[in-house]
Amino acid sequence: MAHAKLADPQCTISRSAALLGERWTLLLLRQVFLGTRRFEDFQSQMDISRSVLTERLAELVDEGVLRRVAYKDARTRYEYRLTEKGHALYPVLMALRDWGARWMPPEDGRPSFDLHHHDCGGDVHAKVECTECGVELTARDVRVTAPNR
Amino acid sequence: MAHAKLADPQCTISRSAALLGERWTLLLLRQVFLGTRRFEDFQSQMDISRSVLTERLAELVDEGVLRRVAYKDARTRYEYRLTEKGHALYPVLMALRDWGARWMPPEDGRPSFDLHHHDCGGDVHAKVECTECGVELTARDVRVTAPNR
DNA sequence: CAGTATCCTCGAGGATACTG
DNA sequence: CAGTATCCTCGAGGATACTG
Repeated sequence: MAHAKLADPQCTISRSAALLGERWTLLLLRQVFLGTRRFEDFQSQMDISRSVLTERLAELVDEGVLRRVAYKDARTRYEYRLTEKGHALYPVLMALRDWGARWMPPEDGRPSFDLHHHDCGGDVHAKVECTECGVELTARDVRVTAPNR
Repeated sequence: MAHAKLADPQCTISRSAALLGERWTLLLLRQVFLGTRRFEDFQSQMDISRSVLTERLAELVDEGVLRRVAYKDARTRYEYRLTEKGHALYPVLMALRDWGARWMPPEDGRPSFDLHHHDCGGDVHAKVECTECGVELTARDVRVTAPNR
């Protein structure tokens, strides 16, 4: 394996980053969350080469982020859907989106799509929170310590 | 520029992913949030080559995520600190950490460090929330629409 | 200590054509 | 439609040595 060092087996962020810090993987996941499921759709929407797309999809299936689901066409084919593990990546994508919207605004100032809470129409926002007292946290509010053994 | 297509100028996630979906960038940011500031410390802690480290640091400074701050040694040197834009990446890193801790547990089951709210000692958690009604959201609770023009 | 310069390798990713 | 097979390029990244 190349880049083995990237995946420091001790660090959670490190191992997640080894999977998600791949050129196409984050974009592929964006498409999945937007509803894309089929090979040809990924290929045309993302303008990714067929071989790399095949590889990335297989990798995400291997990791348990996507699963292949059969559907009927002329012959039986498969589409790719999020597993529970995959769905759990939603906060990562949303945090990325929030940050990009605020700090890397598009040239023409328009977002490519809007997101709203289905029930009340409110805006969607990713944040870090204290599970105890419920306040929103920044890096400065958090203490890093050696793990409890 | 290689991989120009990656940075679909329309999509916020796309442009953020082009920066953060780089092999070493997420790990570099992890180190920064853990308090690393100096070249040699990054180099030894991450086991990254000097040239790539130089490049990545310059890139993050260019993008306004890090800034160089002079400090006194034998001669004047610089260390790298988060800008406001850089600090704003905290939710991304924390979302990644939460996900990894739950879905990519380390081999030996131990995290490499713990995080606690400085004030109350509570746990730290990244989540997606509705700014209107305040409930926690999953992908299923969110509607995607064409942007308002 | 914090880089820069040089050189090299290898593998990620693209293009294209083919297959069931 | 959803891939697989083949071939090729180029650039990301490592190793090493040097510099102020």
